[in-house]
Amino acid sequence: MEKQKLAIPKGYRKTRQREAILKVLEQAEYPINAEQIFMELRNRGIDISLSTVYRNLEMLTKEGLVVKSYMMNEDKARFALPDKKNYLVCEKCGKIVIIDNCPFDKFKEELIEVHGFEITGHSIEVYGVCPECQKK
Amino acid sequence: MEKQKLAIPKGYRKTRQREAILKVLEQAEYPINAEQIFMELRNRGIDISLSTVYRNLEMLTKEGLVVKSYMMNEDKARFALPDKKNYLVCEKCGKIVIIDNCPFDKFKEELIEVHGFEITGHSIEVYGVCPECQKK
DNA sequence: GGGCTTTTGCAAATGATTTGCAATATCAGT
DNA sequence: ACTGATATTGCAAATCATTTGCAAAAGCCC
Ligand SMILES: [Mn+2]
Ligand SMILES: [Mn+2]
Ligand SMILES: [Zn+2]
Ligand SMILES: [Zn+2]
Repeated sequence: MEKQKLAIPKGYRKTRQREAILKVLEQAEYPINAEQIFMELRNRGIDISLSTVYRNLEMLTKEGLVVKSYMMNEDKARFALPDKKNYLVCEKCGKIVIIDNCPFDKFKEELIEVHGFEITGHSIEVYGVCPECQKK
Repeated sequence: MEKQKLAIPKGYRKTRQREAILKVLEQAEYPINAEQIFMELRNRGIDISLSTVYRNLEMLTKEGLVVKSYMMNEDKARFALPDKKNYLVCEKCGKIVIIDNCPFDKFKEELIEVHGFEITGHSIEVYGVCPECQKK
């Protein structure tokens, strides 16, 4: 099956700003924060305000198109498309690497069985030292 | 081996406030935020200021005695002893259940092999609906 | 107990995120 | 294409969790 094109949810209007935010998130390699999205849009010549970025991120998150997360020692939220929500972070240089084949699915069954929860989502953050930083 | 008693790290002074914060965290069943710790201390008759709570949480986190985390749709940090850092959250009622046998360890090896990271820590948050809320 | 350093409390500052409001844009229905 | 109803935006101001400066109080080694 094809990687399906990201569409603005039913009931919401298609605006220049909204589409541009989604495009930035599609092209991002890992979760980024509101300010970064804002600046990237400015670089691309998109006229937008920071509050519009925040308002759209809130709605996209609520609709499940985007996943919000927090990184250790940062007090800003980051946002990413769902396929980039699990990652490794280097404690030394801050490098972020996406975990592609999410290990979590294999444990879903076990968690359901043990706790009786119906599971709707998860997020995994792993800290460590990247190969480059290990050499130093 | 015994569950070792939580001690204030070498080089730091033993204060009434610091010990009380640690005790609250020891007795907590899941991660709680600074304000909750503050109010619990007040309830227990401990005279303390909110900034002292924050300052101690920062130092305890830096020293690794405490783990900081963020929950979805909350903009406050939560703190817990390391054994309570992975949890399930009910999207309906907010109930939090600790994941005792952390599934992550089984994937550590695979992550190390695939990404070359030296892994120092992780945090897992799982969202879902608890058994009680499913009945409704 | 004395002296030296850390810790605390309080009030003020910070900084990310949210919100009120008036202006603008989108879109469904004509 | 035009219009009205409604959603969205920009800007400035408000929020609120967290941090910080500073002077007073406490802990610790001798
Ligand atoms: Mn996963
Ligand atoms: Mn904040
Ligand atoms: Zn690195
Ligand atoms: Zn529930």
